[in-house]
Amino acid sequence: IMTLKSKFCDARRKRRNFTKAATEILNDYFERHIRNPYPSEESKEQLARQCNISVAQVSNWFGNKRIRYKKSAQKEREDKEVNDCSRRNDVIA
Amino acid sequence: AVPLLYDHLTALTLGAWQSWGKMRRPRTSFTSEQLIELEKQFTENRYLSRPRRYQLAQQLSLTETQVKIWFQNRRMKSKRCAQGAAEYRED
DNA sequence: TAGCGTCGTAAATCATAGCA
DNA sequence: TTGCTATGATTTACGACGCT
Repeated sequence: IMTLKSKFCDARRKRRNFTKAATEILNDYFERHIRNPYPSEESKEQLARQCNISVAQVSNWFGNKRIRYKKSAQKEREDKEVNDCSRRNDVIA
Repeated sequence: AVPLLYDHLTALTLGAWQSWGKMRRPRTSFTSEQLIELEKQFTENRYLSRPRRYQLAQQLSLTETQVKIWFQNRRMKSKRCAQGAAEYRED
């Protein structure tokens, strides 16, 4: 892992978290388009300007956000199921 | 509209992907030897002929589709890097 | 119709930032 | 300082659609 060559030309190495303001703008767009969180190229460009990041970074952010949102929603459903089961078991016991 | 977050997880799971015929191949990680050779071939020529694709797949123990897709992805990557560099110069 | 091209993305994984 | 989790970026694998 992390071979010699890639070690020097990998942006993962020097990443910074986005500012709170930028994250807020992105999250706000995501929440407002929660039924279809796929910004058009134009929307990406606008968000990029507002957040002072690149369009590619906006795309990365939405890609990560969609999958992580989905995973957290799935996990929440699972946890709820487990809770329901143990509650039923309590009643039975 | 609702393009519904594409769900492969429901279809996938366990090593059963080959039996159902149309399932997505699990994401595999190519070895550094495979990557080195692919990169070397890419610098020679960004596009593959059928014979070269077959030979490379054999040599690296990958499927021809994996090699084809790798070249497609690699071309996209090189394009992204180029336009990223161009953007940088405009500042 | 077959088949390879780009584009946009899912999902997994990587590398590290940042916090308790 | 250390160990974890959060987060941004990169890597495989496709679906959709283009062109020949």
